[in-house]
Amino acid sequence: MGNSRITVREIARLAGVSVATVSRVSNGTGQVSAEMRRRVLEAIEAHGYRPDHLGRALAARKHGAVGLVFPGLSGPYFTELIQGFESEAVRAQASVHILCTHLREDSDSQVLEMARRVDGVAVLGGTVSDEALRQLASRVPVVVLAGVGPAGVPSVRAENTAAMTELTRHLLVEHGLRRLAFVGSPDGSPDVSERWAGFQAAHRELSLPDPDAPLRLGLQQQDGVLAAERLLSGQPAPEAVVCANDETALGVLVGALGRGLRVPQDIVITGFDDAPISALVSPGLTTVRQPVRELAAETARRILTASDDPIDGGPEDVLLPTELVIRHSCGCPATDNP
Amino acid sequence: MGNSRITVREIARLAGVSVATVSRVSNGTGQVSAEMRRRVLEAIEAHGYRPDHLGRALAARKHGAVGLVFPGLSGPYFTELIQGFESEAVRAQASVHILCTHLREDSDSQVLEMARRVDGVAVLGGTVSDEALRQLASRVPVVVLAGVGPAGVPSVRAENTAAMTELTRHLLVEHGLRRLAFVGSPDGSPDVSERWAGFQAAHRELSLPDPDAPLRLGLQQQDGVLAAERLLSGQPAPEAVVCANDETALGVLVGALGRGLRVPQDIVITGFDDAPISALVSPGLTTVRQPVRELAAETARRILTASDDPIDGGPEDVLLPTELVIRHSCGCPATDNP
DNA sequence: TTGAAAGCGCTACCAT
DNA sequence: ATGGTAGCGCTTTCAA
Repeated sequence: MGNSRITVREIARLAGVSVATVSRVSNGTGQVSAEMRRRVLEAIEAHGYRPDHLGRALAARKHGAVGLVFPGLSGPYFTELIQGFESEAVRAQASVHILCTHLREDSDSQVLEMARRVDGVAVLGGTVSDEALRQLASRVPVVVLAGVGPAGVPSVRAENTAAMTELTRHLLVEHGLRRLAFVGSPDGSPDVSERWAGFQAAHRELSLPDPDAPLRLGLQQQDGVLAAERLLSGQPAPEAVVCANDETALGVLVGALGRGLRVPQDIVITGFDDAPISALVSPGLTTVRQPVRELAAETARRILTASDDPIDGGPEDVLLPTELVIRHSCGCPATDNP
Repeated sequence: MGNSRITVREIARLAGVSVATVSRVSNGTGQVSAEMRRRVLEAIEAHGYRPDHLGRALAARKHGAVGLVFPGLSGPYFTELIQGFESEAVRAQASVHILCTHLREDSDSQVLEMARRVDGVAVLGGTVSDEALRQLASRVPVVVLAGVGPAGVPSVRAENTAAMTELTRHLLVEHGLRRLAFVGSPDGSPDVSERWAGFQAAHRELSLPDPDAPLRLGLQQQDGVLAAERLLSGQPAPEAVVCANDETALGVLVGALGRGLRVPQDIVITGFDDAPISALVSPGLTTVRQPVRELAAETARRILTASDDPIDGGPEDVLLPTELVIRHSCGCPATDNP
């Protein structure tokens, strides 16, 4: 019970006006005399009338909703992403549909299905096929977040490669470290792929031998713990562990500390993202700051405007800057006192 | 471009039948002759027709969507929650709207607004006021997840109190520990409140002096790091740190390890949730297993059925069992070899 | 079995 | 400034 919604027609009848006038009043469109407006408002108040979304959406041929597709992994990264996206959507009065693909096979069709219920979709890089992305883009505005899509599909991402090269160079040059291990699957996500590329580039720049193949694990903290297990048991343990993100770096940190190793004296660890916790742990995590929230917000904005303006404002890509954050886990003396 | 949807009428015209027949075919309802069906299906295939959601929803007076309201914190707990909820929703062909309240003031009105776009809402305990919950429930089916709502609003939650009492008793009796510190804000969420109650109960049962007031911090990993900082600097450091969840326990673990303390020899740490990583760290985290995913799935199921059946199947509360998981961080010898 | 037509709740155009 | 009315795309009686 309780769901006996009152309609425009009811209000119109009650206020002794036409439905058109009620619509005008409740939308603030067109011209309405003070007297009429008062009568209508009165009836609206009296019955707690709120225009039905479905009726409105059908008439406007617009859902008032946007979709967010992500793999469904945990961690501060995804939470920031969701929040950044969501906050921009509520500001635009749009609701947010989410779809966790879990990297499943049938996610392509699920994404396409989602497209029928929203005005635009943001897809995290690496979660659905380029083919699906293309089909999607033929139906609704699409933006690839943290990755690049096929031609014609715009993207919003952060600068990964150069930042990782800079970080790696810091380890190689400033700290004179060799035998760096990279943790993360380059083929798992565009972000990791670029970071791995940056890692390699630093070695190449300095004419050092190619680094070992990456330790292909996921991006979650437990993967970092696993990485520590493998890396720190192997006889020639690496001098530094360069992680694809902060989550795994924290996992490696826990693993190393748990084995009684000292960081950075016995082993150096670095991350990527600059999650809130990374500044708090000791030693503070050396990492790269990425504006995750802003990335997501920008994505939401682009989708929202694209679904409003019919003018296809060219698929212009956005690349947000990142920033190397030196703390203590790389071997530098602690500089910041939080 | 590309959004020139084809309608029932088009298909009907193309197939030389009425819209009613097209509708019957695309929904598999009613009786349609083989010949008609073939003609319709052909037209549908040929033009890739898919019935519009808005039209369908308006006619059915049903959104085909459910809402999930949560504070928007990070961590495996929320991710599991979202995933459990979402997987059950996709199975029912419903989409999921999310709303991160961030524990803001205006979240009540946002939740009410969401109610106008979905067929039912799941609200995480402690995110909106009871008053809002009541209003919400008068519009759509509502279930409180991990908490209890006002009378008339059903809830789905896990057994917290007894489990925490058992865990605390284990520390107090088996390990003979005293001076246990509790980390978490009882007034922050129903879950924490119950866990704190269980913690106190164990002390009372054993006629021990009341424990110190809880260290009121959030539920994220960084809060655990903060907790370690405060707790382990104080002169009489506690013998054990009982955390409201695994996230904070992990934070405390990192903090303790980072200060060169040994766990459990120098300090005992326990959590709650049994996150995936908790079995992996060393020492393995002693905690309480909570079926988070199942909690969310059950919540989704109840909302979905409630929004289908008009029969108000009484607000029956669900309480899922929890289980004490003894590992090594409490001082017990490591038993499981993962 | 099939089709015509009446909505679902709202907006917007076109007269008045 | 106001009201009648024609849709938006679909489902579902009700007749035929």
